[in-house]
Amino acid sequence: MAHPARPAPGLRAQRQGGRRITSSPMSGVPYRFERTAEAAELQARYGSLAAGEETADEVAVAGRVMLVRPQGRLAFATLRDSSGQVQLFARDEVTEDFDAFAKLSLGDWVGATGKMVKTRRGELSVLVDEWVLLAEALRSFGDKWKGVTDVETRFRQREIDLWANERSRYVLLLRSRLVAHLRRHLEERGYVEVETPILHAIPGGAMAKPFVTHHNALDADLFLRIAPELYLKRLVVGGFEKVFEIGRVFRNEGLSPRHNPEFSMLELYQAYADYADFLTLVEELVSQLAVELTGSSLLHYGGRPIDLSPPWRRVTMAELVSEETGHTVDVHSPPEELGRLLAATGADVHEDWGPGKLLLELYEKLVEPQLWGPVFVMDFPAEVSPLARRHRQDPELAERFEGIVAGRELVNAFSELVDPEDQRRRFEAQAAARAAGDEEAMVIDEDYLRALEYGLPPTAGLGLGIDRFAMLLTDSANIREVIAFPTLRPESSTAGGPDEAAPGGGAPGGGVPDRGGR
RNA sequence: GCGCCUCUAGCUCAAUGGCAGAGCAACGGACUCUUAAUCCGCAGGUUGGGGGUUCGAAUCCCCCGGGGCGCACCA
Repeated sequence: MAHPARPAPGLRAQRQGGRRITSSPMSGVPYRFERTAEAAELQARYGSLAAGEETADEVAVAGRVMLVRPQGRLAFATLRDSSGQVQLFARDEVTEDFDAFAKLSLGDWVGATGKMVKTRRGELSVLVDEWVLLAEALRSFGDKWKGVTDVETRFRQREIDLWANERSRYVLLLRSRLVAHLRRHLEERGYVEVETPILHAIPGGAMAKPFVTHHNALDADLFLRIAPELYLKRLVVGGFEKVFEIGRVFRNEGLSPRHNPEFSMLELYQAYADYADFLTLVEELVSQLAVELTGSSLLHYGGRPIDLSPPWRRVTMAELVSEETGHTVDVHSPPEELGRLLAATGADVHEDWGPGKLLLELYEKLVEPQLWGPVFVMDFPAEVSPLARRHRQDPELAERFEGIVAGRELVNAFSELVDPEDQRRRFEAQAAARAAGDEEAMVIDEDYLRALEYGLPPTAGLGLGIDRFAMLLTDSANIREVIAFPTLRPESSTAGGPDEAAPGGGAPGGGVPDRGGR
């Protein structure tokens, strides 16, 4: 932390007089506190007491002091714990060390024991007999009315954001519950959770630029994974018929309100299933989770309603593009025509793009920004889906869909490509693109090809962006809201800033659902 | 990477070329039912950093740094 010899800026003056804490801020603080009740529980249990009514029930509560109202030989303090708030009521003739209690500051942590009472003014309170300081807030936090609103401070010092802002606590708690509920649903449906490597010798499973790191003993560069996809399918080859992983992936790309360099995704694979099976799975999971976590499948995102209840609209990419351009086109249309239509939008057209890529570009340029959903966009071109199985009715298409919810791609799923020879050809096409300068094109993964040669049964796979799902459920416009410690540029120690040089920016990450592969 | 906006006390904000201020918290004090308690007092600043213009710069100009949004990148 900070250098002990140099007082950090913002530290409030050392407390004196009646304080238990003098020279060393944390001396005298106990190692544990035996709490017997939480605030919400007390509010529920004693909320019906009449004003002025006193009980003989002793409780022990602990939490952080949010407000203090000293009143001569009385003092009131608002105590908050993770469940809610309850008032502490101190009286000179009842409360030990009353003078020190009356000098508590906002942010101090205390444990207190006493009887449950309701004050004359009707506020449920713990009439404190004994209390103990559990931590002293040497730094004062934000305005007690306005809290902390500065976006940079909120994300760099999440602890004071969470301390000051109810909504931030709500959002991160909902995210936690989202992941827990998702796990429970999947386990109930017979899926097995696994963990696959984050350090990859070859980044695969998606089209994205990776982060590079280095293993000293092996003297080898390794990559932080851009997707767990290939390892998960190798587990299916090994006999795990229904597997999933919820974990962090890392993509070396720009930041935006919708992109954090590290983000969380669910990937799920099921043997003997195809992509159509996942249409209903996605509809059910997403709408059920919305109901469980928000109370309704009808949400509002950015003020605009979205109804997640099944069934969702299903429409092919070719249909959408045809509708939008007024020309009936599909993946078999002459590339010149597709290129003309794309050029008409003002987009760059690369000569080496095939009809599949051109169709995808048209979709992304013209259609996707208008979609609100929920809608399943079906049947992506095989050319842009190197890990997806060709459509059973059209080899130029892949059995792949994306689920668009609130204008964002939330899920990406396909029938998995199981043919090792076709997979090798697709990898080779990717390698060619890579050689031509496409840094995001895939690399040939011989380990994966060998696994396919041992036999991957018909399998469906699915990727879902956890962070974007959390944004949807919490009506958050910025992905950073749903990430406890979003990636920020490290502060320079010489530059001015809100505080001393913080050791670094962020850690955890966010939620782009998918790219390319999944 | 580019463009626009932004950075003033711990926090929330004023001061638009003329003495850097307020509220909150913090610190000291008064007060036996408060609810953002109230009242009295006391402190608190390299105006993100550096340079320039000017008699005079928080304010105008340049460079650098952080952040936000948009674009690009990315799906």
